[in-house]
Amino acid sequence: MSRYQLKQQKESARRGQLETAHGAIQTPFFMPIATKGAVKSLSSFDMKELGAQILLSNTYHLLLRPGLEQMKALGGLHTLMNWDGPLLTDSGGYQVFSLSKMNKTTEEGVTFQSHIDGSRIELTPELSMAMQTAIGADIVMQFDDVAAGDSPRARYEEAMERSLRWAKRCASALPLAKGELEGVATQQLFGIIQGGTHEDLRERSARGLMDIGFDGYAIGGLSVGEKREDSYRIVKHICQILPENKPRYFMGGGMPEEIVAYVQMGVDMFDCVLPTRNARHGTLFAFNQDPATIDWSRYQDPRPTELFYDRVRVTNEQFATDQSPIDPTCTCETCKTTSRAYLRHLFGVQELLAYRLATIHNLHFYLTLMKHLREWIAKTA
RNA sequence: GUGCCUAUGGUGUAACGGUUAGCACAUGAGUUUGUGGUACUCGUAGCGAGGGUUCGACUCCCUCUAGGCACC
Repeated sequence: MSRYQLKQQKESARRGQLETAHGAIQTPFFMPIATKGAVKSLSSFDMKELGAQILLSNTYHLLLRPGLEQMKALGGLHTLMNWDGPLLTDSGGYQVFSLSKMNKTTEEGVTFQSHIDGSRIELTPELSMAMQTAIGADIVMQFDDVAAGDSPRARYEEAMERSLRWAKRCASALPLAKGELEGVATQQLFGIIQGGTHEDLRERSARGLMDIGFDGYAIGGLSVGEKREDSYRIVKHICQILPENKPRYFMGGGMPEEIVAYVQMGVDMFDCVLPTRNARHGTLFAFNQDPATIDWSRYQDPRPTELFYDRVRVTNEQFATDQSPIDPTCTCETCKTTSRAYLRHLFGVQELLAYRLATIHNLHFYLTLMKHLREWIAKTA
């Protein structure tokens, strides 16, 4: 029985619905990132207002603070952050790889030094499952081993094989972890496909995970410095292998045009720090045409000749006295209330409001993009 | 009024009788892809003015100007 229901299909693009314990999500969708239990500068109320269907949070960060026992005592992240919608948690595999310089990977797991207090913690597939269960995430990710973007093939192969073995351990650990807590029996577990830019490794990874059987399949280890052509080739290849009745999740990406391309390859789920991080750095996304009438099929190549949006670097001097909003056609709170000049000023004097307004706009842009993609698939299927 | 001290990018400072005068902040442009709000890259911008010593002066000397301190 699958919780994913495929509704419409337009060539490889899919329009569907994913059931979770906290409601159904329309696919394809984008997950704003609430790493430490909050989308930076925004509240759960804000996220509802923005129409976010689901948020992503993070095992690694929450394990450091507030910690496993504290999270159990708090009754999980939904309660803690007062978010009643679906939650997905990343397993910590990627964070150990990208944040912790001092770490040691063995077959058992990864020993790393906390970037908070320097203490040593061993993160294993079992601990990751226990933590994600304590968090109460609706979708939990397997603990994986991620190879750096410029690794030799042998390293990709090692990371892929180890991720496969860890996937198996996660699958058997999750029911045990669930057993300790009431009300989390509906958690779904996703496997993560590794293998760098090598199609044969990716295929072995995907088939190995499918043999174990997961509620969904994620593509990991991309957007880590490889060429966009390679990412597209790999995603296209993987999507042809994966079962139709399970959701596909591209982890960590990407730029708007990448998401448009991946959706047309058959990907259903995305998360990325770009809208929120760029917002904090003053880079705002703005459609340069009516998104309701865009023919998205024009954006399938790694290098489209033109884009459907502009990047407004609002801190630039040219906007010092610009009274227009970031995007005159945008309906978000920021564009309805804030001029480019004011936003630039707020960044200049480092008012916290700048982060909030910019983040609201960029998330609105990404969520609006996804909405139009869903409508486009449904309309033209 | 007299004596002393100090003048280096927008701001605060460093160095040296000899190659493109260093640094920080500010400013300008860019980079951010399973989140480091505080990171990184690159750029703009300076020896107060005039004269002298010297092969060569931001550096030594004189005058002026400005600021500071002390004294009458």
